Amino acid sequence: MVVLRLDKTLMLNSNQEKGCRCSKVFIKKPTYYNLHDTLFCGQAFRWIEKPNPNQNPSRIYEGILQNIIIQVQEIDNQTILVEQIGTRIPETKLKKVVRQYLGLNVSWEKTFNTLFKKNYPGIYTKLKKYKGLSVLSQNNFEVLISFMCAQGLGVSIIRRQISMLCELFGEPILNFKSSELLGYSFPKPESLAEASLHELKKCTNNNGIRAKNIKHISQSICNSSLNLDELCAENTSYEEAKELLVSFPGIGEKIADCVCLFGLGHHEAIPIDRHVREYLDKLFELRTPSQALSEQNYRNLAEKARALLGPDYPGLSSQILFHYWRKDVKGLTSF
DNA sequence: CCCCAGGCAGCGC
DNA sequence: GCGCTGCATGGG
Repeated sequence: MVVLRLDKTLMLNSNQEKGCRCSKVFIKKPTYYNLHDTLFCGQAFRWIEKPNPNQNPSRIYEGILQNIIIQVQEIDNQTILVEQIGTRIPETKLKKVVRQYLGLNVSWEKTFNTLFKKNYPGIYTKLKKYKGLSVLSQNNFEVLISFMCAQGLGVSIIRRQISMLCELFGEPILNFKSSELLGYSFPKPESLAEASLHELKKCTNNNGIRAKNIKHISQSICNSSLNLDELCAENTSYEEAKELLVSFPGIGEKIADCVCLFGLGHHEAIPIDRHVREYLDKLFELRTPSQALSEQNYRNLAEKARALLGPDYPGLSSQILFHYWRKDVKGLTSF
């Protein structure tokens, strides 16, 4: 689902500049939703934000997609520039990777349908500022492991776990000319499957149970008892994918829904965490009887939420509400 | 010092 | 089925 549309403009730097920047792609945004929010609200854990020395106060965002390091920068309200650094790849591949990452095109009209607008005109008006936000389509294994690290801890700790996993078990990515170290790829399943629990534990906030679960599910992928590519939206229904995911230790209802939505393209998945549950209660009066969210209560609540948010892109709608609730209502800034 | 931060699983009742 | 608890650490 998306947010940003690739412009036809494709500019290639023919000369190898110092620092080895290669392909450049300009992307036109259909809306004014800003780049920072698009990347971080899209559930990308691995983006780095840094000041752009050449263009104050503009910022540069750096990320690794499919082992390609790219830099993204907001040129103006409607255009962003994607530059590829590191290992040289053809511009057609860069374009494909970026397109894939940014996801499919989703119409705003389908994100919140007419019934929602009619029933909640006040809320809908406040959500309009998020027009253009997308659910990023990220690598499924990366999403799986990242969200297994996202239990009951703050976002800063989640990010640290993921960057440590990359440093200890990922592949170094070098500048193809100078051999300068640019960063680390996300680990392959094989690396995590063979990892020693002692080493893995360092990356999982010293949590041995989490380390064991990550090793176990990585082994399951290596021995083909779990095939994430088979669970994606084109091959398998959301219900089947989720059922298999929750059968693994360390994956409950919420994490499974995150993997389904952000990694496997199942748009009907609505991950219910403490924030989503809170706004479903406070904004829409969807309540759950008990304090703990049992599996049955979770599924009942998710069904009600899907009915509320419409049949097309309830996952995206729930994310937009998630950010509206966190940022605009509660004033949280940790993104 | 206390409480919470984008959960999950195991246990007792 | 429901409630409680451990897991772990950093920051307000």
